Formats: sequence, C-alpha cells, structure tokens
Amino acid sequence: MNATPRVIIGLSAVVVAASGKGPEVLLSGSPGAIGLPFGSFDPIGHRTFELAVRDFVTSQTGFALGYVEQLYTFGDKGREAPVADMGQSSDADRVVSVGYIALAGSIDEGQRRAGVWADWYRFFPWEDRRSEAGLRAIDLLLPDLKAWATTTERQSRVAMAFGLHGQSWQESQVLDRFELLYEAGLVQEAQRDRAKGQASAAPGAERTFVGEPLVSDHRRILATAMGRLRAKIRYRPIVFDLAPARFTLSELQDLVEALCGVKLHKQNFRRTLERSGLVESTGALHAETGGRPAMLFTRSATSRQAGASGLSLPLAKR
Amino acid sequence: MNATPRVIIGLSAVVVAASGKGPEVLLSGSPGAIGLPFGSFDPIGHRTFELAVRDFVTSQTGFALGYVEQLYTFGDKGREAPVADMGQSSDADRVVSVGYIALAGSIDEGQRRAGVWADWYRFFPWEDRRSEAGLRAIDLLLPDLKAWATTTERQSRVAMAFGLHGQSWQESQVLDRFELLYEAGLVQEAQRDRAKGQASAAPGAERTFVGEPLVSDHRRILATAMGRLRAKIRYRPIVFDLAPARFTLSELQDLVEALCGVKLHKQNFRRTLERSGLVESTGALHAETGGRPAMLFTRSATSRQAGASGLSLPLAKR
DNA sequence: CCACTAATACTCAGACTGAGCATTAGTGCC
DNA sequence: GGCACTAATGCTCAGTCTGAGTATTAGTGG
Repeated sequence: MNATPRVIIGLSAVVVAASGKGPEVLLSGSPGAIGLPFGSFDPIGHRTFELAVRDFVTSQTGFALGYVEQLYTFGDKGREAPVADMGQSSDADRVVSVGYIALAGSIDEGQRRAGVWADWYRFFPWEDRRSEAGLRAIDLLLPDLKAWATTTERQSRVAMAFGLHGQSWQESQVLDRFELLYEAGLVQEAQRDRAKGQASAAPGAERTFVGEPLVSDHRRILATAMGRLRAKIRYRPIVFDLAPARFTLSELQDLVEALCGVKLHKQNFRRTLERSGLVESTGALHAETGGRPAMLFTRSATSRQAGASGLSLPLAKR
Repeated sequence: MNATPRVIIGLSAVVVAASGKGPEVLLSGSPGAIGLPFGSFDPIGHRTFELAVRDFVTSQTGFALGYVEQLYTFGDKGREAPVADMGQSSDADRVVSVGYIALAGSIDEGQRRAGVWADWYRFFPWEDRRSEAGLRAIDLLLPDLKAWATTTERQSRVAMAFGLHGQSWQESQVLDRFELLYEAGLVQEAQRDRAKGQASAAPGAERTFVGEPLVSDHRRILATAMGRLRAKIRYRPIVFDLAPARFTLSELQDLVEALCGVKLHKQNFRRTLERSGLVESTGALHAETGGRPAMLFTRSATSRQAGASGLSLPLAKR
C-alpha cells in the first residue's frame, strides 16, 4: 500500500496586475526555466486551497492578493512539471496542479520592480490584436496551422478558434487557440513533451516558435487565466480589481483593450459604461493628455455588490 | 517524510440526464447516505482525470458518458467526505475532490431503472420557479434568511442571490444561494459539519430543513454543476447533449425550462431558436398532443461546431 | 488669440426583445 | 361531414440596444 505513488498537489497562481502599459503576470524561476509562482499544498497546514495560495504568494513575493479564483485542475500525465521542480517529490509521484488566478490590482513602479513581471503577450503574441505585431504573429502561424488541418474537423476548429472564414474572433478563446497550437506542434512545449515521451530526445528540425515557452504546463494555465479573465470582464465588474481607485474613462478603456487584446469603439464604450451604473464621476478632472481634461471616475457602490454585471465590449471596426 | 498524510484525490461526477419529466442526476450510496457517484483517482492507471471519470462511471453504472467537463476542485477541510466512505484511506489522509459534470443524454425507461436517478430539485426545491411548490420553498426560507442577514453586506448578498428588492432572479446563481443557506445554517449539511467540528454532537433544536441533504459536500458539487449547466446553456449549444435526437420545439422548451427552473415565453423562444440556426426541421410531424401537430427538429450541423453559440432565454412574465 | 488634442455630446438607422393577437392543422365527438 | 378543442405556428408593434458617424467643447502651449 505504501508502494502506491503519492499524489502531490501543486498550486500555481497567475497573478495579474495592470501597470501603465497593460496586463502583466508575476513570474518565478531562473532564465531558461521561467514559470508561474507555485507551491505545494500542505495537507495539514492549510484549511482551504485559496488560503494556501494567498499564503505562498505572499511569502514568496511579498504581495497581498485581492481577488482570487480557482481556474482549473490540471492532471495530465506528460504535461506536468519536470519532477526536479517540485522539491521533495520523488520520481514515482504524480503531480496534480490546481491553477488559480489572482488580481493584484494596479501596481506602482516600486512594486513592479519588487517582482519579476512580464507582459503576458510575450507568451501569446497572437492574442494581441491591437497592434500590427500581433496580427503578424497570426500570419506567421496560419500556414503551419493550415498544413496541420488535414481533416474537416481540424479545419473547422482552426476556423472557429482564429476567426477565419467569416467567423468572428472571440477574445476569450485563448485556451482553445493554445491547445490547437500545442496539438499542431507549433509551440515549444509540444516538442518538449514529445521528446520526453520518446525518451530519445531527437533534436528534430530546429524551428523558431512564436511566443516564449514556460516551464511545465504553465503556459496552458496562463492561457486558461487569460481566457477566464477576458470572459469574466463581460459579466462581472472585475476590471475594477485591476484599475486604480480613480481613473478616466479612456484609461479604463485602455485597460480593457489591453486585457482583451482588441480595440473598442470609444463613444459606445463610454455610453454603455455610463448607463451600466458601474462607475460614478468624482468631481475631479485629469488634465495631462494635452487635450480636453477628462473626468475622473470611481467604481460605484453597486459595482461592488455580489452579482453586479460586467462591461459590454463594443468592438471598433478593424 | 512518510508521516505526512497522503492526499487522496477523489473524483465526483454529476451525471445529468433528461427523462420525460426533467433533469435527473445519478446517485449512489445507501438510504440515509446518498451521494454522487465517486471514485478515487489512480495515479498510475489514469493518464487524465477525464478518462478516469469516464472509466469509473461506466464501470459503476454501465453508462457511457457523452459530454464531460471539469467543474471545480473542492478541498475545504471540514466539508469533505466522512473518511469511512473513501475505501482504503486512513484517518490522517486529506481528501480533495475534483468535481465533474457529465451529460448522459436523454435516457429511456430501461436505462432509467438501471441506475438510481433523482430529480435534482429534490435537493434544491427553491431552484424550481416553474411551480408553486418551488416558490413556496423560498417563502419558507426567507424569514430565516432575513433573520440571519444582520449586516448590510449579508442583506445585499441575500437580495442579489434570491432576487429581492427589484433584483432579478439569476437562474445560474445556484451555488451562491446554496452557500448562503449553508452559512445561515439552513441546510442540514451546515449543522452536520458544525457538529463534526465541535466533536460533541449537540442535538440542537430539531428543525426541518428544506431540501434533502447529500453525503459530504456533494450537494455543493451538485449546486456547482447546476449553475454551470444553466449558465452554459446561454452560450454553448449544450442542451442538445441532453435532448433526444429529434424533438419538437415545445419539448426543447420544456427541457430548457426544467433545467433552468423558469418559464419561458413560447413565441419568443421559438423565434430566437429558429434565427439562431442551431436547429433544422426534419420533414416529420409529431401529432400526439391533441393540438396542431408539431414539426420535429434536429440540431443542425453548425450547432456541433466548436464555438457555436447557445440559446437565448426569453423569460415569460410572472 | 490661435492651433492642436482629447474628451464629451448628439444623431440615426438597423437589429433585437418583450408582449400580445391571429391563424392553422390536427384530434375526437356528434 | 361539421364542430369544438388544443397546441403549434405566424405576425405585428413599440421600446431598447448597438454600430457608426458627425459635431462640439475645454484644456494646453505657443
């Protein structure tokens, strides 16, 4: 009975913060083996997972987390962490990781420098459709994806995920896109996991991949987090956990655009936002843009109620 | 190192099927200790959780599952299964359970009799707002809830969850409502867990609870499943995994109403459904209702594509 | 006082939604 | 065969929401 391998529960956290430039995630690890912050779950010490996550993130990075939410539990054999990473585990152990997303709010330069933060689009260049660079990333991938899509089922999946053939781009399908790229062997993790499976690490055709890899299945966890966050913006007032206490509507829009990787229609965004009752104007103005000064807003009391609704995302054409 | 308690991963499955009457879930256990089907995860034998779930449900009940989706991983100390349930585990072990929802499609009488199925509203009478009985269940709970809601924060949570004070009832907030009732001590599990914590099982004031309890935290898992399913109906064509291959629009509407526990506006339901392109008419008619015969429909090819959208739910007034 | 830049205001048409009224095609009875 | 009855299906109308523009305003820096 003791011969049965133990199950180790790892907790991984996608800690998201918004700096001036856009969404950033907290990383840990050494160059070449970068990953999300993680810790293993102590069955004695911790009453709930969520408390454990708050605990280890704070002790590892000094950050106190605000909003925390469980994402998904990942247990696929062959995609888990290289065993060496997990401290006291042994070869026979099975690592299961429970992924969490945590919002660290808006951070200042000091806090930013205290941790290792990275723009999340470094790992998912194709998810940023605000810039030419992101659109180019997709153009780079498409030929290979199309070559891989030999069946109509695959073709349809590619079309839906990447918004081809008149399908619209769904910003929250981050995981679908990543899994497609993984299956098609177009992200580095796929090659790594296959090599592990075959034991003989055939070097294979050296190719350059689009987007940086992460340790273990952490890029998959990050994709899950991005997708969840992007979806949740639409039905829960969750942006405000990333925005500063006072903001102009343009700043809020920039934040939402950065998170969702799309451009929004300015006037319509402001219209639905004001109607929603989620924000209320402080009297103050903010005059540092060189144009007409903007009204500063705060989230309203109703936006804090459990069950408050989210934002609508009026896309800008093109 | 062997003194550290092991972590046991339990898998629980909410297997949903639609019989003629409405949504039913598969149960296991003996009278007085009814729960969801569950099995423990074998770290060696199973490559992924999902495969493990399919495996143990099929071996325990003979059912082949269709759609399977991970719900949530529950790990709170104090709400987990009584240790005796888990077979070979010992007292010191920590049980973590990964909940899944599975759709078993539409079942016939034979299949129905082969397993122990129960209308899910037995456990959540207040979730069924189609009938007077369900509305009465809420009336029974409200006085106690209001008595419990001593702070404005609690009052606001109650109002949002149960659609008080002009808030609208959100059919997918099943878990919020259940957790509120748990916190307020209005479901039997709350009393049970408290007694466990205090070791001295004080009998307390014997009260009658609304809705039947389940073993461990299985009612919470079921609530999560119901909420997920109800929410997902709106954005994925998931009803069709519960509906028979051919159905009339009224039958489909009845199914949706049963799942969501609300009444829908007939003409508007049919209108949005036909516009959505999710169904297509077979030529056949179905004339057994005593009225004008209804057209039989099937789900369309596009409804099977990954990324297809869900149904809109036009509520009927009152 | 002027040019410039964002922010904010206003408008309009088309699509979608909630509600209700009207028509139709079966069944079963006389 | 005709009639009452019952669902299913069809149609209409007003109000709201959304996409897309055009227009105006209040600062800043010469």
